[in-house]
Amino acid sequence: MRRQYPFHLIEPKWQRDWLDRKTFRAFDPGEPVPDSHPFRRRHKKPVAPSKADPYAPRRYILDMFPYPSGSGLHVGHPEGYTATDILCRYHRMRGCHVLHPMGWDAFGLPAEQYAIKTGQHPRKTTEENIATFRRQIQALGFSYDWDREVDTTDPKYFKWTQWIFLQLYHAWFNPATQKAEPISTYRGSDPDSVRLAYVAEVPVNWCPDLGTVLANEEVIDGKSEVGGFPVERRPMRQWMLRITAYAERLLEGLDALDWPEGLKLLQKNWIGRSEGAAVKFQISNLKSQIEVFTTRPDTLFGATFMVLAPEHSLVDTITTAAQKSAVAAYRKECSSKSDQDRQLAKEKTGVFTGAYAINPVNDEKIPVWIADYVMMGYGTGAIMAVPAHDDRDWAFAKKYNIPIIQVVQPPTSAKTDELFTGDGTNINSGMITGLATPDAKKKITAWLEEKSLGKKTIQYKLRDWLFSRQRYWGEPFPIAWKSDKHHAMETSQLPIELPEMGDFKPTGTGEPPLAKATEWRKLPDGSLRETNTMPQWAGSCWYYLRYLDPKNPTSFCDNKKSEYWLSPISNLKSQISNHPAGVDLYVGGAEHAVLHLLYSRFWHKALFDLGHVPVPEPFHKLVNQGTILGEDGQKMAKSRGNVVNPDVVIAEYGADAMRLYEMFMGPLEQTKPWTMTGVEGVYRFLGRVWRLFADEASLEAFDQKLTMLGNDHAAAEKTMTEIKLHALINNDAPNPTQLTTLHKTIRKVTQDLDAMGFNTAISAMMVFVNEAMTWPNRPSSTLKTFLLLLAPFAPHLAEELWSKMGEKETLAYEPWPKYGDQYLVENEVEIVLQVNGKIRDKVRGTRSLSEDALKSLAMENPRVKEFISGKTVRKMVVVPGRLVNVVVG
RNA sequence: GCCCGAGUGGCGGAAUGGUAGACGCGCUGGAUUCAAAAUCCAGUAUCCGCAAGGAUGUGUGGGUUCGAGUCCCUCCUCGGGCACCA
Repeated sequence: MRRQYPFHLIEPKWQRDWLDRKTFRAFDPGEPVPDSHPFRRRHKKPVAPSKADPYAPRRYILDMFPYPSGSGLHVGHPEGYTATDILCRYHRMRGCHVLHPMGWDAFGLPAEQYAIKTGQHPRKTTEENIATFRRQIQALGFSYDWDREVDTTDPKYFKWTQWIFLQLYHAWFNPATQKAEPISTYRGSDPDSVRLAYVAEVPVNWCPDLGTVLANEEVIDGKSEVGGFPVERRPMRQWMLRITAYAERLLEGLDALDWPEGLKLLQKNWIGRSEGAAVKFQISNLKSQIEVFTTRPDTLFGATFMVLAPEHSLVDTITTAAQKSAVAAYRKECSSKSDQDRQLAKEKTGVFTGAYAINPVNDEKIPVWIADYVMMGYGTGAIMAVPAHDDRDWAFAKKYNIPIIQVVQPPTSAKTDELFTGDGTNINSGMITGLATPDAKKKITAWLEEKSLGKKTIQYKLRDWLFSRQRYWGEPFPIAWKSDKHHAMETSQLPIELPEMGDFKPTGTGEPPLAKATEWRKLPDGSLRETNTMPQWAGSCWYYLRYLDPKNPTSFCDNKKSEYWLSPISNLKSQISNHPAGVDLYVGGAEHAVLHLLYSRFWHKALFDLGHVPVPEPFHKLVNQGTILGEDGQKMAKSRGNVVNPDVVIAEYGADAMRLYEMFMGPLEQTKPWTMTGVEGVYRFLGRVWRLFADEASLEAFDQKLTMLGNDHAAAEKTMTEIKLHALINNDAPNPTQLTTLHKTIRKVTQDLDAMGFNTAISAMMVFVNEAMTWPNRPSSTLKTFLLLLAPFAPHLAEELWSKMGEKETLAYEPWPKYGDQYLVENEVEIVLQVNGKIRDKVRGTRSLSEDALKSLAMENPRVKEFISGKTVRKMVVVPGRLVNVVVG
């Protein structure tokens, strides 16, 4: 196919130009801006504006940085990147000071596994992958400030990841102030028990195939998120981060964020707050007590048995001699079952311990069972079972013939012996009989508190974050051990770099590979380094902060800079209003809803409490781009052979066409399938833009010359200057039709950009070009204004034509066009005539026609007359300038 | 099972409660060409009709309204998340 236009010459030329001139460099407050830089020409300021500067509000627009995998970019990456790039270019033209950085999330399992497989060092493959990703991303012409590039595996970067870990290690969450404070403010006897980073022996998700433990968030259906290997529970001593301390604040903070509601809900459910009561049950004939958590204290009178998780520490104490062997056998059976098996088992199982507990509200003796439908990890690992009002307890009681006592009457029916789990009215419930469920809850909880038998309690599903991994390719902990006690390294000793190792394979025993680096482990004072490494999420928890000050050797981020880029701003009038959080817009995949986005918020809040960042939330507005499917409508996968390689698309149609198609496919947030014919469609549009400006004859001559020049790229690029402007382009003032078309387009594109409606903005530009092609002349001012609209979407072509139109400077900082209402008022409008809501005719009329005029217009219309003849006119509805509806009956 | 989101031509998708199907793809016909590619022009929801025109039409069934793709209720299908969380 003949090239629609020489994008292969235009695109590299402008990419080179932008990089060489650092066109998209984001200047920090107080930093001198070179005279020659277009930012300075636009803003006429000697230095970048300060926070108060009303003329250049700042905008921080961020992409989720990629994990540079070996297979390179796929077309899903540029979707979000294109959207943010368009907005960045738009906001620069609107006079904003834009920060738009890119970097690499390069630690992690895939790199290490690949390295083990091929026998190369992960650093080498990581470097190669980054080079590929950088090349591919730059080939799309994104306006990143490459001076701010970060790489999580760079010691200069992870020095500060380790430093933040130390901030957490040296801090505790003070329940009185509800914030993190230096550990020095802690008055208790054991500071190690309250640190935000702590060591604990806990049942963890151990994945034998990966040779490491995983966080809850990394386990999906009992399998590892990476690789899909089975995961089992086993107790291990691990580093944990006390994210649960922030459960309430992580939940509350969501309200002020401009995130998709669905995603907020995902986080809410993951945090899983539930209100209820903790209730203590005395064990009959023993000193022990069982504490349970229940959301239904109002059903206490219906508790007919109790259940402990098989792993509960009280099991040994309370089991009677007669039940010992049965209990032991059951516990053994449970421990051999994986989490997945436990979930798949539909039938409930359990064993009686022989012990009885006393129900505190009525002193009834109820049996204590153990059963694996009670989880050790939630609440207290013990429940009071109310079979009449809980479906799990119901199933269990039915199976083991345990009595069922109704204590809540359903609001609708009379008393039944059916399971009922909703709200109703209490019966058979002592002092709360007759109360509605919410009142009953309040009263019984108050009663329990008064008697010191229980108290109001809030439980969360969220668990502390298991933070250590038994892998090589991650950040080492800045921690050392001596006599089984851990201590922190000094900040001055950071970064703790990875040792060079020939063999960094997992040991398979749960001992980390770094344990094999015996020399590296040893410290002069006789202590040994921690050999676990941090999970992949560590580096991505704070990278958006490092972008603000990527080269600072003495601080993770200078306060003045974070103050400037993250503080609330008063924006351009039509834009986002004041907001409490940092990054103005964050675009990425929804798969990070409970991983990166939750972890990041947690770290940020801790840093905020400790005074290291100026705002309480990291990401104010978040948008998830939808998945791009293959041409077959299936998820892109190598195994399906439906993966689209951006390199191929760019080679055939160019970066501008690729960008445009990614946006034209449909709404950003939607899942949608790729089609190459669709790419060709937008490519043809760009060709039409080109021919709107370029003279056909000179294009033919140029094409012939290109063929002669063969592979001489430099000569070909030069030859482009021989392409002449189209003969219809002149300096005449645009006529009213042309002005109306132009200003309609300005309005539509501007409004769509503000609403992130990229597909419809492109469609509006197509409409413009289709019309402009039919004009008798092409006023240069009109055409140039159109180029400014096109520039954020197809920046290479726009720059090339801009300079062809005689402009000497980049259009990246040209003021965004304004539309004038005076060009948009159309006097002649089409009036729709309806009878009983059905369209019967359309007539032209002036916009200003009065209601009465419109009414008579309708009544005199022959088509309308036809449909109302012989009927009574009951009513007439008039929408001025739009329609008349005659209601007859 | 529970919680979200979505159902519009052959396809991707447009539509402040007021002309359903913008724009693009595909398809059909035409111009250009020795021919093709590319380009340009016209048409393209369905059914009836030579036409003018009519009827139907936004997953299903109901409702509100002068008027519903849009608002309310019911059900169905698909996509995503959670899943013994007491």
